[in-house]
Amino acid sequence: MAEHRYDPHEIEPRWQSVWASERTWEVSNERGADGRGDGRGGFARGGSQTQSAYVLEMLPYPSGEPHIGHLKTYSVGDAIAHFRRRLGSRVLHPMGYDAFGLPAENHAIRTGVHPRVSTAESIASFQRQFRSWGISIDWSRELATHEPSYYRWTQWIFLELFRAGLAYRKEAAVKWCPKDQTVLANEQVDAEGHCERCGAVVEVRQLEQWFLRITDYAERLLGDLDVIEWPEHVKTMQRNWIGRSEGAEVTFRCEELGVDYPVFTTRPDTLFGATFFVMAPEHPDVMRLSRGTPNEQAVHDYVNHALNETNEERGNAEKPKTGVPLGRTVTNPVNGEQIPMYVADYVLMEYGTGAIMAVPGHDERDYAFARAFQLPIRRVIAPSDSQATPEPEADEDGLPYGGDGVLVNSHPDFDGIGNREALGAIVAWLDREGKGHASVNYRLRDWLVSRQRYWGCPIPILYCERCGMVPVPDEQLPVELPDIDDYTPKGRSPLAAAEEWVNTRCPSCGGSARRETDTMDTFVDSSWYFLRYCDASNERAAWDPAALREWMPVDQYIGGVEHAILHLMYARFFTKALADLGHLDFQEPFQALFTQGMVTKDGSKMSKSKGNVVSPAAIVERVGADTARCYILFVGPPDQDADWSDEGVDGVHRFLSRLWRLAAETAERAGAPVAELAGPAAAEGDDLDLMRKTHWAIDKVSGDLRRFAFNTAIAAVMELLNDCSRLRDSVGVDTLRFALGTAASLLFPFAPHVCSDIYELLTGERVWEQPWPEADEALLEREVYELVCQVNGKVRDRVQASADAVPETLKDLCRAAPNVRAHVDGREIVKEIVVPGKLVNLVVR
RNA sequence: GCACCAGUACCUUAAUCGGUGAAAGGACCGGUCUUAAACACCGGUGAUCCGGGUUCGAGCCCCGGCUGGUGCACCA
Repeated sequence: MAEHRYDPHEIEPRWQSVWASERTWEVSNERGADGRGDGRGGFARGGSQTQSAYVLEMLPYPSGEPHIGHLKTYSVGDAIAHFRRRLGSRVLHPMGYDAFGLPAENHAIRTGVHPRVSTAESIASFQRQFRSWGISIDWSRELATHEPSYYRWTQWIFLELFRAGLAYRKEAAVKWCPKDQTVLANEQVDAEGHCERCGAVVEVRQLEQWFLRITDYAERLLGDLDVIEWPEHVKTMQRNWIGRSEGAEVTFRCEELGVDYPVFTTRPDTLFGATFFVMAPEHPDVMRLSRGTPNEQAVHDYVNHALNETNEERGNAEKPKTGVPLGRTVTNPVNGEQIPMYVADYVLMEYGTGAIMAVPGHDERDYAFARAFQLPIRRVIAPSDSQATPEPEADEDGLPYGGDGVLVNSHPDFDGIGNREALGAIVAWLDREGKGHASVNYRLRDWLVSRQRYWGCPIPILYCERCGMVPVPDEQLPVELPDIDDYTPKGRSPLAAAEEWVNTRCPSCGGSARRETDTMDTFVDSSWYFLRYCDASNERAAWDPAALREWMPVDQYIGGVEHAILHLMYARFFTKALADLGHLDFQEPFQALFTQGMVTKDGSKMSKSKGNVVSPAAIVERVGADTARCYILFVGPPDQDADWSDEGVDGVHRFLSRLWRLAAETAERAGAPVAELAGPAAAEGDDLDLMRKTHWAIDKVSGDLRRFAFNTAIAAVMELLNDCSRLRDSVGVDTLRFALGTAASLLFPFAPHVCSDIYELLTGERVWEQPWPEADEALLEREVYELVCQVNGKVRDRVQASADAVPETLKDLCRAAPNVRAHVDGREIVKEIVVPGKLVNLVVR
């Protein structure tokens, strides 16, 4: 027999060139009339494809080379795409690049190489590697966000939002990264106040910037989380980020200045316990209120100090409370009390109205402040049951008390009423008196999208001396990004130096005008790319609505959990806004989401500084793409983190090697390939066992693929191969051919090259054109099985039982088993438990 | 501090409705093949975090604890 050696470096390029030259994975937007769907697409002899599926992995940012995380994402996505194709769907599985962004620009500053050049190199390297991995991509729809043909439509969407009032300029206290020299969105600053990209501590600056009105969509972004199939922890993160709270807006009046100050509170039931009033240092009225009072200088100093604090210093709840009295009072609307006003940094300008009513008896923070400044602390809610647990820092009176109870020390109309009930009554009263109303508040803020950087999509707005702010007319789009010489950030956009580009004519009056020089946050580019794939080469519109009807929404989206808030929230917002503008007829872009875990090495995140980076290119070079892909899916559940191990890779490589070799030998033994893949009609003995194992594997892999349990699916094929090896000489060649062909068919979504090869060797056919195999129910059930005989829950014997035996028969079989009799003899059977197909348990005394 | 998730062999994972003597791969050890080794094949060692409870029967359900991970955390 000839020597058979598994050689992925011969097999893989051979199949890749078949898929490339036949354009196997391309799909058109119209379902073909020839009964094969598209006429070309990857599937299914004879079957008409009535379903469409859109499988999408998150848009990669092309920087240098793909890393191991990309390999995992696309291994998962490709497995899903292949599975759905072979279940009978036309599958859209496209690829593109998130090509604008800071790393390319920073690289340009260091080296002088234009970002367009370094980006093109990175994209070429990504394309090369994705092809070498054998990912089934429809390359005809490839896009990159930095190409004018793409960002022309990013600009169009921006203008649509602008015309609808959803894009606007305002001056606000914004986050500024001193290292990257640009403003950032709230979402791009972590909990400790660091820049998400470079890690520098961000500052707060008062600047005029472009915002998108995502807050208008807070309620819908929250509510529609209930209708999408996303991992619960991602939904929880979005819910937390949106941060909805119900309560009331209550107006406190400063009589001395005749100004009303509304505050937001979730606890209007504690209004009678408000003993002071606090404003954020950034509140615009703080200086005005203190002017002319003895505290003016102290307030001034305090505010200056507070504004210079970092988020990290200021956000620390453990820190002692600080503040300064403003020297004014406001009136508590429910009881007319004059209560003192303070400025304190524990109140945030960004949330609510930037001012709060302080109820030290029932709020820990207000309590801490009141103790520090010797302010009155009043109990207005008494626990209704005596076992109520006091707060950790509670004093001898049990204050602050955050639980429920009945109102006390409030008002004769409310005292004695349960606080939840009183809450509604007090809000109703405020409403009647015109002093407040029920209100809902969100933590979510509007999305700051302008950036003072070069390598991004220009904002298509002009500033005309006569007409003011003017959108660039659609027919003049795209506003192309000009070439410049100096990318160095100087606190304003590098584009401002491109005088020829900046100075232009106003489209409405013809007078001189200047272009907006800020560029867009790159998250804008990636908030709509999934729409463009549906109609990627359309030059007249961003998309044809018919194309979206065919594919959107994305059936299965795949990516890292690090985008749980940023990208996934922005894309949902764009979808809803574009739907409101009549451009889409669906509300959610990603019907189902799968978030894959990180790949670590030696237990920690791969990074250049740690020197523990595993390069996908090196792995593919060593063992081939099929092994790399199978290993990364086999190493553990794909939604969990997985630690890379070179020994584990070798194990998987041996598995593929054994599979291919045994298949090649079997093909040789079987003679010419036979298209029909079926085992013997009436098998018995070892043949029957292997037939059973094969159908068990079909059932197991199909179920596992449906629930993304790729690791166990691969393990099931390993088990099947083990049985094939064990029984190779004792079963007929047909049986072996069927088992191995089926193994290749089942493993194809994970290891497409070697499985295509094996399937062709055995059948002469193309595995991707075959429908997914179906398990024969009759072979999943056994007509005879081993019945476990227990006495008092302990296994004492086993006997052969027939599958259709009734419980009475099973009991008799068990009682008759020799070793059972030894344990039962002379004792009384008090209970008999029968689990048909499994066991009988005799309980004796 | 709060919430969620997880703890199974030396490692990474499996065990579908609570049902056999807990499965796969790697690692390790031995055997066959080989001049020898690698590969391959055959065989082997070895585990349910701790303490209670429910049950005829618990890795799985309940209570408490321990350890690790993730998210949130001065948001009124």
